[in-house]
Amino acid sequence: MTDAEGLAAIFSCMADPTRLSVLLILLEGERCVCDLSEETEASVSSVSHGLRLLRAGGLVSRRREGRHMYYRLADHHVEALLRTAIEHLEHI
Amino acid sequence: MTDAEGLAAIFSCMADPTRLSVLLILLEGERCVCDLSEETEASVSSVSHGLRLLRAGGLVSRRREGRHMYYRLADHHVEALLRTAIEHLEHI
DNA sequence: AATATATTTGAACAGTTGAACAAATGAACA
DNA sequence: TGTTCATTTGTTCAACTGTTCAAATATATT
Repeated sequence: MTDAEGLAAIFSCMADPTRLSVLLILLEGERCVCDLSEETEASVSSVSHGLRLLRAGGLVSRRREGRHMYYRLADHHVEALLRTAIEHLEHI
Repeated sequence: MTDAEGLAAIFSCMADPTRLSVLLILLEGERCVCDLSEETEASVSSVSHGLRLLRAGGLVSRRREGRHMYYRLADHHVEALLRTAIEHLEHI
């Protein structure tokens, strides 16, 4: 996999409004799937499918707490990238 | 268009290896289509189609010089975003 | 004007992705 | 154990995307 392929794969994860909404919400802190479903107004199934992709891309991680699965941004690199993206993209 | 939709649309432009390669090359300076085609090893047509999307997304601009069309990153926000993305995504 | 080069455009096709639904799994609790 | 709730997984189908080829456009050169 070339650099461009790797980077493009990550951008693909962020190229969907539902998945990106999830990431933006996670900037505020961790959330369980049903919270994310409510806040994004997307079905639980759709959110879960999206989270799977995000997890495969290394963008989020999760922990179980009872019946709930709490997701959060994988690390500060993801957070920093999102914040930078927001800041700059507002001006594009 | 919501924030997430707008940001996702921009990420979509960067979510393709060919288009992202073009953007990464343009970090070094402006290029004509045939240069980009050679450097990315993609067909001229494919590169041109990609550039059209990038231009529609406000990520690149261009100028004509004779028969050649020179493309460059639209502004420093695009450049800064790409550099930040590279830096952080390398660690994801 | 005729030709060559650079780029753009449109159509078609193959491969990929997203949405919706149903079924399966994992955990809590009566 | 059986039930319920939260989440995940698999499947199907429609919609989207990237690539290629052929044709069109734009500019330069002779």
